[in-house]
Amino acid sequence: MLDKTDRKLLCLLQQDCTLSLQVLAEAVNLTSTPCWKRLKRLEDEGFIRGRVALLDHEKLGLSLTAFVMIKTQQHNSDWYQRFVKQTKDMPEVLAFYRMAGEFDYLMQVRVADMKSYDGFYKRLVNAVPGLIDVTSSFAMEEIKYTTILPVPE
Amino acid sequence: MLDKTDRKLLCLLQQDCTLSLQVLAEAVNLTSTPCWKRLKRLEDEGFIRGRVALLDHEKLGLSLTAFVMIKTQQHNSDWYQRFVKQTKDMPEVLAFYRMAGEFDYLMQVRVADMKSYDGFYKRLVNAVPGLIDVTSSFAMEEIKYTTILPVPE
DNA sequence: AGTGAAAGAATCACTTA
DNA sequence: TAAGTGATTCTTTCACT
Repeated sequence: MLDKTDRKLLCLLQQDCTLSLQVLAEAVNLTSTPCWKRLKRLEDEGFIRGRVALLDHEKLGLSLTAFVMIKTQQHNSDWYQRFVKQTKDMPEVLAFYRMAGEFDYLMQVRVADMKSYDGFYKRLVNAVPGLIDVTSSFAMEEIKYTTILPVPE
Repeated sequence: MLDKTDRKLLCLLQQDCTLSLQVLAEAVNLTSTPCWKRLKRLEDEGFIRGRVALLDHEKLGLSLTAFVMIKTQQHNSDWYQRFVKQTKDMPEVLAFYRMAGEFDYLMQVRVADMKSYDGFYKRLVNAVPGLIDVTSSFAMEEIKYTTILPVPE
């Protein structure tokens, strides 16, 4: 499905998608047209979901990362749909997973400070009734954060 | 520091950084040169950390997301440096935070399946002695995952 | 997979308000 | 201090080999 050249291209683009076709082509020993055709294919087939700018959260004043662990007793579909809709629409929520095991949901949230977090928390529990246990854990330090996925052999 | 036009540009680029200067310029009612100067400034000042391609994890066969919660008794600087170095170098680790509260570290990991996770887990605990409690939680469903930060007023 | 041409975009010195 | 014009250069894209 993906040969060595495709994987190399994906690796490079994950790090920097402003690289020009010529530079990419050289890196995989091709000329620009066949390289371009590969990129187009990788995009058309959905390997590349998009190209985005990553912003600096400190510069934006978003210094607080929180993880929210949620337990609920509501397990019917209507409640779930509503829960998903409400939380997806909150821009502070960067990641949100339904989990196996001890707690039902895990959410990663980014806000400016504790005051903003408190505001977010109140909006969350008000918007979604039926959350029986909401535990917040706060990050002291970001050691790693990357969008680079390991491209398998 | 950031005016309305800057914020609009950042919002747009977070969603799609392939938008051409002309399109961006039109969206903020400028011509391309002043728009370009703004983008350059936003980049030089560090608001834009980079432009990257986002890949599809399912397409790459990376279907399993795990969160690893770690407690340790080691709190000296040498041990910490080593721990950080080892884990930063593991490409399966997408995010990694030092936490306040009940557990000391939280790690987000992406792998193909349980077998790969088991391999990762063994490498982790072997590479880093002194982890006294390592709890893995697995995601059943990704409800939201975005790199888009809320750009404050 | 490569060549070469045409179209499109980014970059910058210079001008204007 | 911020925006615009226009020329130059670099990039992308595509029909054809």
